[in-house]
Amino acid sequence: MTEKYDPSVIEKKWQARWEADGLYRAVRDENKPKHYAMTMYPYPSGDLHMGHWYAMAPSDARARWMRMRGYNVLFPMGFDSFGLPAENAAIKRGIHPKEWTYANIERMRKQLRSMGAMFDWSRECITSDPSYYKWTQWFFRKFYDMGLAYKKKAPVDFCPTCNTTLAREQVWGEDRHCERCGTPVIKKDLEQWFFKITQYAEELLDFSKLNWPERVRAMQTNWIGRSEGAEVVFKTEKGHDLPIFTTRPDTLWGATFMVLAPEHPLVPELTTDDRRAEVEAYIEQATRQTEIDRLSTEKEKTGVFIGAYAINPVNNERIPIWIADYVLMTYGTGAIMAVPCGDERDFEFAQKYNLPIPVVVAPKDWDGQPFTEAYTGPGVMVNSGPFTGFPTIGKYSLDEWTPELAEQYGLPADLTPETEGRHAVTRWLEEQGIGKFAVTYRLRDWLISRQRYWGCPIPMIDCPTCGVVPVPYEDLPVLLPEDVEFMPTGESPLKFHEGFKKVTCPQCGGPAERETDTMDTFMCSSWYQYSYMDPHWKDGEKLSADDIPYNPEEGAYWLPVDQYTGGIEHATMHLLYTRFFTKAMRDMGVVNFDEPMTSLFNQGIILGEDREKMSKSRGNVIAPDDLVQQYGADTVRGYLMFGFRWDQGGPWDSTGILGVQRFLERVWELVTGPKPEAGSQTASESEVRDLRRKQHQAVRRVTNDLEEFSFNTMVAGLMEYTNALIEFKAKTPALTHTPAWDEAIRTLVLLMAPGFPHIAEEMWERLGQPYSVHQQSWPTWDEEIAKEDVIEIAVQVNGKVRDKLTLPAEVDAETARSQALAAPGVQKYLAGKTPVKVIYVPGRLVNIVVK
RNA sequence: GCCGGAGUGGCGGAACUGGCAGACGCGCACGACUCAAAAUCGUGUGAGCUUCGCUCUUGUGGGUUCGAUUCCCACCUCCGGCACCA
Repeated sequence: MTEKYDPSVIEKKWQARWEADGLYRAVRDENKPKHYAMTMYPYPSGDLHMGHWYAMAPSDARARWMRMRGYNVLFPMGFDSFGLPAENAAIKRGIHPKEWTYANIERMRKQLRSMGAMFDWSRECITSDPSYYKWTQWFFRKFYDMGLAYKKKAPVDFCPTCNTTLAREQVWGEDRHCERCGTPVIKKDLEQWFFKITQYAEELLDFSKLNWPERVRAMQTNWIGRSEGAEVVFKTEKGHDLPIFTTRPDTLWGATFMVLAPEHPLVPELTTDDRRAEVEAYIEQATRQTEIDRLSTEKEKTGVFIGAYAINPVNNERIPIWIADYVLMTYGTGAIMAVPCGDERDFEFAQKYNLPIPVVVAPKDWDGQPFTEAYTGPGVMVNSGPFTGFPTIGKYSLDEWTPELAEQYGLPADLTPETEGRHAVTRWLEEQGIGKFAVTYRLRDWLISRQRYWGCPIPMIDCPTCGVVPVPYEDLPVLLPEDVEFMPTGESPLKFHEGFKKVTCPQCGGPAERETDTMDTFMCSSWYQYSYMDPHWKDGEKLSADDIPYNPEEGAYWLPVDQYTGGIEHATMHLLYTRFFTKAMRDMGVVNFDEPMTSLFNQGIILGEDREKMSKSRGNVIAPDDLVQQYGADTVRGYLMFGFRWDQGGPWDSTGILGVQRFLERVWELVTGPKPEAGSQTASESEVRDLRRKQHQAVRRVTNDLEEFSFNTMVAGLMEYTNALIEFKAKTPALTHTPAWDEAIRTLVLLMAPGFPHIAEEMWERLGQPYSVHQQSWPTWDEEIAKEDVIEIAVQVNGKVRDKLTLPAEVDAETARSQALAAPGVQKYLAGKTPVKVIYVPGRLVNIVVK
C-alpha cells in the first residue's frame, strides 16, 4: 500500500527545512543573471485573506520557476505598517497602534509562511520601524532641498471620518468619497505639504521603458490629463494681464466674453462698485458649495458679470468679464475665454445670459444660420480676420488626421502646421507676441500631509523667527513618540504632545514647534523596493545629504525590479508615486535608471461564492487558513492558479478546489506508488517514443504558460501530462520499468515544483533525488522529440469537416490532397461536382472547394 | 461624453500567426466496487433534429476569405478609469 498524501505533515516538514537551510536567502552572485521579482506587500490588518494568497501564490510560482531557469532570484516581503486602521483600533479598543500593528505582523508572518513561498525573510521591511522611516524622512528632506517639497495653504480634500486630508487620488467616485471609509469629503483651507509630481508630468507620460499593461498606462495617461493648446494673454481695460489657456486658439475670434474662477485673485480688483455686492454674494455661495455640487455636470451654469471688460487681443474687441463656478482655479490659469459657438459649456452660459454667439468654425453643411448648439468638430474658419477660410481640425492632432476624416468633414487631407487653422493661429500668436504654444496637465501636486498619529513624522520645524526649518539630516529620524493619548474625536495626539512639539530651532536656537502632521503612507511604499536591498542600511549611523538611501552594492546587482505584480487599484496612486520617486532619485544621483519596475502584471480579484466582493458583513469570506488546514497549501495554491485567469479573478467555487485535490492525489500515487508487474511484456520502441514525446510536449507547454503568467493552463498541462502517464502505466506496465519512464516521472516532479513546492519536494526526495527540487535546473524540451509523427488531418468540403485522415507528419502536400479527395466521407459531397480548389494547410486540414 | 477591457456549454475556463470551437477541471448522468453509502475507477456530457447521420452554435447585424472566437465596419450589454479640465 502506498502511503497516503498528507499535506499537513509534508508541508510543515519542508517549510522548516527550507528555513533552516536558508534556501531562499538571496545572495548576490555575479556569475548568475539576477531576477528581482516583487509582489505588493500587505498592510498588516491582522489576517491574511484570499486576496493576499491570490496575489502572492502565483507570483511565487513564477519566481520559483525563474530560479530553476538559472536566475538568481530575489523575492522579498514586508509590511506597509503605518496607516489608519491601527489608530482607529487604538481609539476604539484602547490598544496602542504599535502594539496592534506588531502583533498583526507577527500573526501574518506565520500565515504567510504557511503558503510555502520563497520569500527572503532576511530582507523583510517594516515601514513603521525607525530603521525604515528614517529613510522616508531622508527622502522628504532631500525633496525639500531639491525644491520638490513645498508647503502651501490650499483648499484641500478632508475626510471628516478619518479626520485627515487626502490626496486627490484618494478621493473616489462621483460623490467624491474617501477611498478608505466611503465618507464624502469636504473642502478645508489648510497649510499642507505637497510634492511637485507635476514637474515630472511629461516624463511620466512616457512608458517606452516599461512593459506595463495597456490598462495601467491608459489610466495613468488619463490621470495626468495632458492638453495641448495655447496660452493667450488678454488685457483688462485697466491694463492687467489676464492669461488664459485654450485648446482651441483657432476659435479666438469667437470669444465674446471671459470667465474667471470665483477665487481668481484679480476678481476683487476688477469688480466695479455697482457689481460688488452681487459678486461677493456669488463668491460666498460658490465657496460654500461642496465640490460635488460644484463639479456636477447636471447643474445649470451660473455666474455673474463683474462689471469689468477685457480686450480680445486678436481683434481688439471689448468683451465682458464674468465669474462662474464652472471655471476652476486649479486648472490652467483659472480664467477662460468663452467661445459659445465652439464649446458646449460656453454655449449654455451664453444662452442663459444672452451673450452673443457668433459663428467662427463652420461645419461641412452649415446653412449660414446661427447655431442652436455648439459645434466642436473640424470645419472651416469664418469671421476670423486673417484666418477666415482656413480649415481647422478642431480637437484632432495632425497625426490623427486621416483622409477618411478629411472626407467626413469635407476638408483637405494634406494639412500642415502652416495650412491648418489651429496650428497656424498658434504660430501667428507667437509672432504677434500675444500668445504661445502651451501644455496643461490635469495632474496636481501630491498632497502628503496627514493629520494623524500613526505615520511617518514630517521632519520639519516651524520657527517664529526663521520660519520653516528642516530637521538636519544627522538628527534623523524624528521618532514618533509612543507615550500618547488618543482623542475620541480622532484628532492626532501629536498636536497635544508637548515633548514632541516643543523643540529648539536648529538654525537660531530659539524655541520652535515641530510639524505635527505625518506623511501619507504612499510615501513609504514609494521606495520599499530599495529598502529590500538591506532593510537595516546605516542603522545606528548618522545620515547626511550625500547618502544613498539603500545599500548600493546590493542595489547595483538587484535593481531595478524586473517583475512587479499586484492589484490594479494602485494604478494612479502607488504606481505613479513610485515612478515619480525613482525619477527624483535619478535626478538626485542615487540611481541610474528611469523606471522602478520594468514589467508589471496585475492580477484580478477573487470574489465570494455569491459573486460579490468578499467581506465580513456579507458573510461570504473564504478564509485561506481554514482551507490550508483542510486541503493543504499546495492544493489551495493550485486551485488559485487553476480555477481562474490570473488577470481576471472571479467567484470562488468550493467544489472546484476538489479537482485540484484529486489531481495531487493522483500525482502522488503515480510518483510514489508501486510500479505494476510487467510479467513477460516488454515496452516497444514506439511506446517509449510516445512517452518521451508526451514528456517533451509537457515541458514545452508548462514553460510557455509560466512565461505568460498563464497559470491556469500551466496546471491544465500538468494534469494532461499526469493523465497521459497514468494511461501509459495502465496500458503498458512494462513501460514503467524503462529509464524513459523514470525520466518522465522526474520531469513531472520538476514541472510541479514551482506551483506545488511542498509535494514536489517530498516526491523528489522519495524518488531518491538530491535536495532540493527547487535547486534543480528547469527541464528543457527538444522540438524533434516533441514532434508528432502521425497527424490527424481534417478533410473539409466547402469549409465543413466531412472526414478525417491519419497521415505521417511529414506527408507532402500532393499526397495529402489526393488522399483527401479519395476519403470516403467526402465522396458524396463531391459527387457530380468539380473541385475548384484544394487547399492544404500542413498538419491541419485539407479544404476542398467545389461548385 | 472620452479612454481602456471583456462577452465562448449548466459553471470556471481553453484555442499557435486566419485552419477540426469547447483543452483541463467542476457539476451532472449512467456503470463498476459495496449489504449500503462515501471515496475511488470507467463511460458519456454544447444545442436541436426526421439520430448509422444532418443542421445550428463563440453578444447582435453586416463584410473580407476556400475557411473567422481570431481581421474590418456598425451596434448591444457588462466591468474599470476619467469627466464643467477650457
